[in-house]
Amino acid sequence: MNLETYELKAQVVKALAHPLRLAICEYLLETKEPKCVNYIASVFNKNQSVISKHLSILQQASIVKIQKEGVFTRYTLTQPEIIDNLLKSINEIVKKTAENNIRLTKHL
Amino acid sequence: MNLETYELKAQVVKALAHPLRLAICEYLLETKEPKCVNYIASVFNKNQSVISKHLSILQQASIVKIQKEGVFTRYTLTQPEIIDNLLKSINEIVKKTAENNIRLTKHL
DNA sequence: TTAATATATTCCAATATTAGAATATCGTCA
DNA sequence: TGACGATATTCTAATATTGGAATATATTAA
Repeated sequence: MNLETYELKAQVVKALAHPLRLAICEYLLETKEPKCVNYIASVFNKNQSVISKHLSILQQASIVKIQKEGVFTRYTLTQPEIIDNLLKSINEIVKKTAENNIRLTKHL
Repeated sequence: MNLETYELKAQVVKALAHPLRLAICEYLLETKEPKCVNYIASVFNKNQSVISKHLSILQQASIVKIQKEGVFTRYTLTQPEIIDNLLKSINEIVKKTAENNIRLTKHL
């Protein structure tokens, strides 16, 4: 597989490589309902422009899509099932790593 | 879920958020055999220190683990099945996005 | 011990990412 | 039209990431 393909993949991964963006994705996965910027900003108690920019990064990576309704721009996951799987894989890695660390430190 | 948990998850995602590191992971997944630094460097035609550093980043995220044999440090995936799933999810997102772009541009 | 080889680390300059404030844009309604 | 609210964008300073050269460390063999 050529490097350009990995560039594409890395763009997607980079879009997810931020705690807040992961949290937003998980939130959108749970609620299923499209949410507007200010609402998400209030949920995470963050600056509006910060959330807007993070959502824009997720959108550029095709992880979320928008639907405009009047003044509102509502965001949802583009491929909820795939993102669900992806987030689960990440959880598993973190979990197994933590379990392994506990196992290793038991002998101290 | 609290922000600290997302920090942990983001660390794992960040470790994968680089084309070369994705390529290395996919390579290690395919070969299954532990590979040493210089060999991987030759496969990707990259500087030894660059590969060593990328592997170190993957190791810190518990994505790869090492086994030392004499002068060699051989790297393998810690959780091949999980990484396989994760890489597949990423592929799916890229694929579906590309398909969608083709579909959209057909009407031009 | 010395040489040779594999790997890790340090150093540096270039580039990318980030948050938050300020500002701009866009849609709605009086 | 003009004001208002929602969102996007710009600007800036701080911080993080990156590649490559140079250097350090560690293991093996002569």
